[in-house]
Amino acid sequence: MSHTLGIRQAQKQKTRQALLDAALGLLEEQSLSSLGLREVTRAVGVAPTAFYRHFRSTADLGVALVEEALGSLHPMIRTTVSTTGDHEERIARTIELIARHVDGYPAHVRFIARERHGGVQPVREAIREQLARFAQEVKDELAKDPVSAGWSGGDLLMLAHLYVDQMLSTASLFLEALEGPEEERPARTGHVTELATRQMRLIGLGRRHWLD
Amino acid sequence: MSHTLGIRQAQKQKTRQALLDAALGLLEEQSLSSLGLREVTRAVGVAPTAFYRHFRSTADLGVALVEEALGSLHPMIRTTVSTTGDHEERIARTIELIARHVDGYPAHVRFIARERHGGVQPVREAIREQLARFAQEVKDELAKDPVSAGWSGGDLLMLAHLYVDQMLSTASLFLEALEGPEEERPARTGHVTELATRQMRLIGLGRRHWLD
DNA sequence: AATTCCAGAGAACAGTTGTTAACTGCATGG
DNA sequence: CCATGCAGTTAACAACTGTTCTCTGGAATT
Repeated sequence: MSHTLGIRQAQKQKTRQALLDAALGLLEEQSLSSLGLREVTRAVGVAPTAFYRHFRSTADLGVALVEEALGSLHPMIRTTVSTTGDHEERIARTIELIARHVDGYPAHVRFIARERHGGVQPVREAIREQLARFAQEVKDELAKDPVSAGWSGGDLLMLAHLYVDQMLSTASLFLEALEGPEEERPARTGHVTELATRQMRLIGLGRRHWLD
Repeated sequence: MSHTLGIRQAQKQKTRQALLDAALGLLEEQSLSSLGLREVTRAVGVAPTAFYRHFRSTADLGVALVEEALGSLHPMIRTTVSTTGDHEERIARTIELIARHVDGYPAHVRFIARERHGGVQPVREAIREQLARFAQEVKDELAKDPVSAGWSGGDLLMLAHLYVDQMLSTASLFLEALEGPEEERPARTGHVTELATRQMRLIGLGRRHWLD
């Protein structure tokens, strides 16, 4: 099935990716609703009208960015939640994984955090949909855990949403820790790790005593 | 000390408030980083240059909006957390209070949720500072509760931050419930209430078993 | 009553924006 | 090899932006 793209289509996808990358860079210091189409094409080095060959509008580009930032994250979520071991180990491994992801894709994380409640409705909706999928997947994994025996579906989904929100909140804190002077960065990162660990621990406790 | 403002100062404050109100309205469907100064003055019906008599820039106006939206909320927070009664009653009363606030000041809530991670740095910082104050106040109230006996200061602050984040998340969900067709609004609101209640219940459980 | 002060108006500026139309050159399929 | 398709270009448009300077009318001060 895999068909090597003609040089025509390849060049097109290359430009498209360049537009996405440039936009993501420009969005470090502004929101999507103020991102101009000309601004993006200027950063890529292409004519303004070329933009329309790839996206209907900047909102459309935003939706594509949501796909890029969250679409490829699903397998990671599943393996994270279903990892084995002691409660404490699982928490540590989850937070470590979040930290690594923020470190590897800071612009993606910033984009999601910023546009989740941002001013562009279609983008908000796309993010909401992806996060709902995450919550569903987390729920499915939680259901397999013996701790969840006797839980109702609604309760499982409620806990899954709590975890997803907590992951996003933690990611955002790690992102803030990356900004500012470099020498104090490990200290700030460590502080976030500790805070997130304790919050996860507390939620885990609530989980284990839910059916009392 | 209270000195009745002269006609001069009174008129100025009136215009200033009109600018803030107009901005808040315009921000329902965009982010602060795309809000234009002329756009705001046009909505109020004054000359563009009049803007500079009140604010240095739209970012400056944003900081003033943070003050307006969160500054007057501190007494409410204190009384909410320190309310007496059964655990379950306290949760219900807290969520009811959040729902009422979102209903009364939806534009304020939207603004805070949107700009907390938004594209304007001074505004982000102002919100972060106010939320940190909230967390500090929540911590002080939690410390008075007998349940908190034996808790370290760091653990109390960690729980306070968790509560503040949870309140904001719940407020944002209530806000989403307000949008869309009116007839299904009570159903959506009820669903949010139920979700938030169970999440608070779980956090409360974790809290009571923290020192096991 | 005369003077100062200042919120807001008005006009003009250089630069930006999104969108349209008609084009060019090159990879593609017949 | 030739005709078609289409990614990207060029030029032009009306509308918009933030900011400066100069001016004005009326409240505040003396």
